[in-house]
Amino acid sequence: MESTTAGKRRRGRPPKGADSYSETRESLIRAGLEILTEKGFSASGLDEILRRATVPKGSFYHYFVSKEAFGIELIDRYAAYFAAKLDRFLDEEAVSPLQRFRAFIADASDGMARHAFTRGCLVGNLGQEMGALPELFRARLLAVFDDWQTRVEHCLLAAKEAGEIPRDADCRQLASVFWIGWEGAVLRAKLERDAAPLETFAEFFLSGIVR
Amino acid sequence: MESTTAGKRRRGRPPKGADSYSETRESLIRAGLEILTEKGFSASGLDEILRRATVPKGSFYHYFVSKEAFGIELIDRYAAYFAAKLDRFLDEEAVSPLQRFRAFIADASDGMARHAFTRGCLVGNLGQEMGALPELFRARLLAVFDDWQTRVEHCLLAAKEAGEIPRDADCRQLASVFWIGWEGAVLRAKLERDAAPLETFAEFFLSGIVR
DNA sequence: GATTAAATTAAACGATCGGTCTAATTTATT
DNA sequence: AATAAATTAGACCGATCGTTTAATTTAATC
Repeated sequence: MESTTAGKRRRGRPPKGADSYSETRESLIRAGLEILTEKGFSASGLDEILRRATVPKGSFYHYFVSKEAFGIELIDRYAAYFAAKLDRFLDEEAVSPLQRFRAFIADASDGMARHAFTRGCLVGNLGQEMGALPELFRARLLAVFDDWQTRVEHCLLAAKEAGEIPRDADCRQLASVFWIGWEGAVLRAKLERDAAPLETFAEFFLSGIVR
Repeated sequence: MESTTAGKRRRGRPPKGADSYSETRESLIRAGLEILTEKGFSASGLDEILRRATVPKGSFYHYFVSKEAFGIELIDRYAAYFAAKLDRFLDEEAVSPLQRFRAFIADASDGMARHAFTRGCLVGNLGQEMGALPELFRARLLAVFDDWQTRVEHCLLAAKEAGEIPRDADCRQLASVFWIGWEGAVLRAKLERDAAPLETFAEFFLSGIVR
């Protein structure tokens, strides 16, 4: 479940047909996501990431100019992965907007359970670490939250159209509150190794918006 | 505002009346709290803490057996400091329970502003880092949340007695939700360097409980 | 087929990490 | 006056940090 395909790595320029470039690179990103969602940026050493990906150290700097650049790419990848997940759930027209939103929450919750609540949200992790991170990270992280927030806002607007939440609800504000609280719930779930905080917050939020 | 009283530290066994013992120790703890609330545990090096406190390395290990033990003590200190603050606000009988709670929120918010939103909550920081922390930390952090939660719960119960919130409100659950979401808001405020997330969450929470 | 360029990896690098240890210094106790 | 206790000073240790350089392999060019 963890270690990536270790396919024997040869030295020197690779033979023609192989696309080992992206393969090695992808291994690094996968391992990086696994480890950084668990321990954040500062506490994650390159050595551990390389060991997990079974990629030699020298290669890392062939594919990334620095640990910082690697981190930025991880943020972008994680953001995109999560944005896709949001779309998958929130745009599913078969069920009502609020049901779609609930389905997303349930899936995110299951995702944490699948890793025994050892992994949190990369964006939340790095946000908390901001005091020790390159300033470049700040804008990226903020942009990610803004993106996710907009997606939730649209779903809530649809819920309003469908009459599932009050007509006077401020969906922008509500979407903002959701992500603020949800990140808190994820942090707490990781600490407790339990889904309860996720459920507790989700229930409060949902019963708060239907009024 | 930052650096601790560097009061000339003399070498050798201290004179009788002086409690310079606790003074040096206290400097280390103060510096540790400043730095760890900003960057967490893993990213905070001993050297930086010592520099901030103007205490030589040799002394550190005279007062603490390890960085881990130091961290545990910081948690306890921070927890006690915050518990005292909670009591100071939530037990103030001059105003209504809900007003006291609002006052606490306002004060906590001011506290973050005072440090330009560079410092977060030590307990939240370490909770997020849990994946990289000695397992001993987990129980302590959970106990702190439990303690803070109980204090808020009592205030909410008082608010119920006073008729400020509905009679059927589950105050235990609400106190739990508050801390889950509040930590999320603190994290976000640190990331945005702005008080808005704190206000956003507080308003949603408060208007959610008065119903 | 020899030469050069491109791609990848192995190994070494200097800095810093948490932690140890010894010496020096000062005062308290005997 | 001699010894013990407390504290600071800071060199030092092995491990690990992120990064750089040199060697190796194949592809492309002549």
